[in-house]
Amino acid sequence: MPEGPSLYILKEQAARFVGQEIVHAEGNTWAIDTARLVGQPIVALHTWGKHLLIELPGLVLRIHFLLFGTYRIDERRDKPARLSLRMADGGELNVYACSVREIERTAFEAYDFSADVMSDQWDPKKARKKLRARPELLACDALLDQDIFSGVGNIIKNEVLFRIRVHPLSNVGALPAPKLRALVDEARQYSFDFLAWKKQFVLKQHWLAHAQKTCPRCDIPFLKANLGRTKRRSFYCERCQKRYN
DNA sequence: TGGAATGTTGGAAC
DNA sequence: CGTTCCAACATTCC
Repeated sequence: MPEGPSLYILKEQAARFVGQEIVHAEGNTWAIDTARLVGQPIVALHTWGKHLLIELPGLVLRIHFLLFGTYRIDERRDKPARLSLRMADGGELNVYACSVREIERTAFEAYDFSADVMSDQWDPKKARKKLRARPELLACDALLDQDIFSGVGNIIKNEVLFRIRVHPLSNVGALPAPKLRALVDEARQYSFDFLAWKKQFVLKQHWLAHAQKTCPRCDIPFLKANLGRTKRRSFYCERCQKRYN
């Protein structure tokens, strides 16, 4: 369930729990004493990229779904929950196969939401500045850098590069200014398209590049390779996506 | 059915 | 001591 827009949906779906008291907590998490959560109200829910932050009066929980994590609201899977919270209205937030940690208050306060592509505080100017400061960075690695594009994952990476017609092995520093701007703007734009499509359960059918075999623009086969420092799957068209170095 | 995948981390290695 | 690399982990789908 990873990329940022999916967390955004989770936050929306769980919004009614804000202000409610946790009446029961359990789960196979080793990092949290679940008994400590009982009796605390949820002060707020936040997302920062792929992090879900549950703010309680006494502590902040950070949930990361990694590659395989899932969640259910008001229902349960036939699997042990990593953490299960029952709320005052009888509702439940259940999370599975994810990382659950308590974070320091100072760490919570240090979250920079201007780096989150889904946030109202998203700051494209800052993102461009971070990119200009690292000219050697490859475009495919840049998009996956959570300090620059918090919430962007491998699907969004592939779709953004295809949309702006930039080769994944391009150096960020070699991109003409309008391309750099397009990279930043499309990271956010595609994330919101992703959000809308995901809500309609039609995300996959809108993929133009990710996991695709053929370029829909020029009809030649896509190349598929694990590129960059991150070595993640890239799907790209050598004809349509220009390489800048 | 084995392998790969929407991701990160901790520690080894240099 | 800083940087880089990769194994490990967790689960589902084809």
